[in-house]
Amino acid sequence: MDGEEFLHDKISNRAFQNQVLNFLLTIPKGKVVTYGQIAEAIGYPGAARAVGNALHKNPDGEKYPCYKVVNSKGELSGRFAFGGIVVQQERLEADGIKVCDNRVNLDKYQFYPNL
DNA sequence: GTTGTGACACATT
DNA sequence: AAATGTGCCACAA
Repeated sequence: MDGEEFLHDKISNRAFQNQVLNFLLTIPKGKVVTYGQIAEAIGYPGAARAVGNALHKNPDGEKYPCYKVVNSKGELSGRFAFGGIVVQQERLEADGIKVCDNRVNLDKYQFYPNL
């Protein structure tokens, strides 16, 4: 094996973002997660901001279910780059998540990775 | 290398 | 209840 991949990684610390994106893929259908939860789940408690940054750098709505990421209030950030909250709502409902006023019922849809 | 910002969360006022 | 301050990590200038 060669360290070529490592060489490229030194430009940016992809580890954190990779973990964030990877975590999104582990979210079961019909579930959502909060920024703080992701941060804690990947081993960076309190790094909710960094999580948001990671997602912003990877606007792959088709690849990563960033629409499943909501804040502590269960509300959508509404600043992501895919077209609009309307699309967000469609995506969530497509997963079986009901959205009301850009908000989801965390009590029903929040995903507990350690549970 | 320092400063400021950001798709946030929590505690205090 | 709402607003403000502080902490967290990573990135851009």
